[in-house]
This record gives sequence, C-alpha cells and structure tokens, in this order.
Amino acid sequence: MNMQHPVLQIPVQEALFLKDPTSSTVGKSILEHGLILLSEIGLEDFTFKKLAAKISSTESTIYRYFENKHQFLSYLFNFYWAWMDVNIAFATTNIEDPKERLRRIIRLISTKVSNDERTPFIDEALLQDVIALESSKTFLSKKVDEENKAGYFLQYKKLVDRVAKIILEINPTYAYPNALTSTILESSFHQRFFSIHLPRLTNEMDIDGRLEDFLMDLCLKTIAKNGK
Amino acid sequence: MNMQHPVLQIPVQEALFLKDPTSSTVGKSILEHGLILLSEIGLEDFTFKKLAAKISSTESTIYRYFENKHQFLSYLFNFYWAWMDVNIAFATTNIEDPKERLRRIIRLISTKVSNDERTPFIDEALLQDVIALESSKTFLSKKVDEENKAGYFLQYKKLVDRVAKIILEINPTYAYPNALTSTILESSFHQRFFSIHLPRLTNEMDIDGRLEDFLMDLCLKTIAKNGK
DNA sequence: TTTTATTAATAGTAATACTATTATATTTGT
DNA sequence: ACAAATATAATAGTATTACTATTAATAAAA
Repeated sequence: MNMQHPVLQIPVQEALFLKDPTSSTVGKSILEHGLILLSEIGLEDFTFKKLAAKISSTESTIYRYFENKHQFLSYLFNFYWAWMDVNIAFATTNIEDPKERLRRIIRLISTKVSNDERTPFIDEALLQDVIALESSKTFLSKKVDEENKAGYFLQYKKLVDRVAKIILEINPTYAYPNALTSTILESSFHQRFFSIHLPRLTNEMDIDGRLEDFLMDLCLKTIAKNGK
Repeated sequence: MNMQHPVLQIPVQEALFLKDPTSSTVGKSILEHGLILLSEIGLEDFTFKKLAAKISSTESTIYRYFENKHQFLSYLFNFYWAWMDVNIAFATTNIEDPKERLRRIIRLISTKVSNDERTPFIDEALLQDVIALESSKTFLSKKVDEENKAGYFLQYKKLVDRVAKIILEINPTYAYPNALTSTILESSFHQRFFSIHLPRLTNEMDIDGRLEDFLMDLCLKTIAKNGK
C-alpha cells in the first residue's frame, strides 16, 4: 500500500450504520463500490443485490452494515459534509476577515472537487456527483423527523450553523442567516445539475467560476448592510 | 353538482399520461384519491395497488392511465405549475411596474394556498404540500434527459422564463435571471419544509409573511442595479 | 481445546412493479 | 336493431425488490 499520504479519518455517526463499514475489508468494499454503483445507476435502480454481485458477496452481508439503501445514502451524505467541514475549517483558519472566509467557503462548495488521496475507498469527485443528484432525497421523506432525531442530519446542520455565524459576523442584523446558507448550499447542487440537464432553469453554470460568482454575488448583496 | 364556480381547465402535456385521466370517471378518481394518498404516505410508500384499493379498482386500470408512479407525480408537478401560471398571469396583468409584478409572484409562491374551487378533483392545498415534499424527485433522476426531451418539465421551464424576463425588466444587466428564479422557487419549498422539520437549517419561516420577506429581500437586493 | 461469539452464506418470504390474457361493456356501421 | 369492432376493466400471472430467518464457517476467549 502507498503510504505517501496521511490517512484522513472522517467520523460518521453511529446512527448511520449497523456495523461500522470502515472496520472490515468487506465494509470498505461496500463503501467504495457502493459509491461507484450509485454514481453509475442512481438511487432508484441501486439495489444491495447488484452491489453484492459487484463485490462478490451477498445481500445479507451488506444488510449487516446498513439497514437499507436509504441509510447507505445518508452515510455518504454525512461523510460528504463531514469531509467538507474539514476542508472548510482548513481553508478558513487564521483568516480574519469574515467576508474572505465566506468567499473561501463559497469557492469550496461551488468548485468541482477531485479525489482526496487521504481518504481511502472514497472518491470525492464521484461523491460530489452522487450527493448533488441524491442529497435532497435524504431529507425529503416522511421519515425526516424520525431520522432527524436519530442524528441523520447533524453534520449538515453543523455546517449550516457555522456558515450562518460568519454571515452574522458580516452583518449582525441580517434576519435569515441559516435560510440563506441552506439556500446557497442546495442551489450550488441544483444549478450545476440544471446547467447540464435543464439549461433553461439556469444560466450556464458549467463555465469555471460562474457558479461561484452567482452564489457569491447573491450572498454578499443579500447580507450587505446598506439595506433595501 | 354545485355549479356556482366556473370550471378551470388546466392543460397537461400528453407525454405525462397514457390516457387522459380527466376523460373518465375512474381517471378523475385516480387524480383525486392519488393526490390524497400521496399526501398521506409519501412517494416512497405510495403504490398503485394501495391506490386501487382506495378507489375500489385494480392496479391494471391505473396502469392504463399512468406508466408508473413517477409519471403520476410528474403529472401533478405539471398540473401545479400550470395552475400557478394561471394565477400568476391573473395577478400580474395590467401591472406596469416590474418590481410590483415580481412582488406579487413571490407572494403567490411563498403563501400557503387553499383549495381552488374551480378545479374539481384536485385540492390545491394538498397539492402544494405534496409538491413541496416531492417535486425535486421529478427531475433529480438518471432519466432526466429522456424525460426532459418528452416534455416533462415544459411548464416549469416556462414559468422560470416568465419570471426571469421580469427580473431583466428590473435590471437588464443582471447575469443570472433564470438561476435566481429557480433558486427562489426551490427555496420556497425547502425553507417551508425546513421550518417544520429541520429548523436549524432555516429561520422560522412558519410565521406569516416571513418566507415572502426572505425571498423578496434576497431577490430585490441581488438584482439591484447599484452594484456589489 | 472446548466454548463462545462473530461473521457470512443459503434459502427463504412478502411486497412491489409490472404484463398478458380474458371478460365485459360500449360504440359504430349497416 | 344487431353484429362487428373497439374500448375498457378484471383476473391472474411474473420478475424483481427489500428484506429475514436459519444454518454454516471462522475467529476469539476461557
């Protein structure tokens, strides 16, 4: 094994698995190839049976790690935001100006990521694509309250709080920092998706820097102090 | 039958059904009780078998009207936006000021609707709840290109274009009118949902007028001419 | 080394998402 | 008015999905 890169451990809530997939070889294989399969065929067509075939294992083995595919998706959802949180923390430490911190965060969420070599078995480039397409499905369900209570969305809520606080640093009187943050995060995924598949719903976000510009402009103007 | 109200015919693309559900009694029953069932149990648990039992009919009868539940949802999605389009047209005709037209549109999309008596078998209050929860699922799928080609999203795209044009009237130099519009439309659903189920992701949008204020403020500041 | 615990494979089941076939109305031409 | 054609619905299926219970194999602890 190549040990040039330090390993980055991303902690994921216990509520999001039955058995920790990072604790065994099959578990890691489920994560790695589950992500690949998900990116290939999408959540609707994704089944544990197909994944089992891909990793030469059985359905019941996968069921020992995850209750169902929804929990598997939620695991990846949390992994993504936990990983993003690490990146954001790194990109914003020692930066005094809150506007600059916000700018860096928006850059991070609006730029295509590439695989982080420090996380084995998870390809972040694939993960970003999967989350962009599927993340809304994690919370848009009748089970949202139950899952929220179990901690399914902790990581996402944490991040929204973090960004909202920066917004309040820039303008302590702005009334909707959390709403603005979640709007921007959701929009970053959807606009990119629209740009590829439903271009009439957006304005060319495929070109480098345009999505960042759209979101940054939206955000800064909205929280500017010089009122309506 | 009570004939006090004129009937409002909402046209829905032929691509969105196999047989026009408004053309028969069972068809109308499928629409009416399908919407109710969907609002009760959500798309994941919704099956044609359960709906058939509810309307004392059979699965295969429903399959004669809709290919699958996804197409049924898309039918409702289109119905909702077509209905909203009628309301928007009505609310904005003869209004000179584009800012006032935009304000009225944002009011419409951010206010809880009540049942429109002019549309039989569709309860708009229920429909709005269902669309808020499920609408993202209509386009966030691997089949989006195929469905887009078939015309699944025409009504939504039409509406986004309409609002984008108003934004350009207010500020012809704003670069992202379509992106801003779709961001606001998506956000109006999600913020309301967050307010009820994931309050940390928003800021109290349940109170009357707050969602409207958030979106209106966001929109007007973003497109204001007096630059960044 | 035997017992205990952990883990995976086999073999199921109930429900889901459909489809093909048959039966029953309804419409239409003569 | 009546047979022929057509439209519509009900019955009865099948393949797949989403699981679960049981058994077998392996590893760890006493």
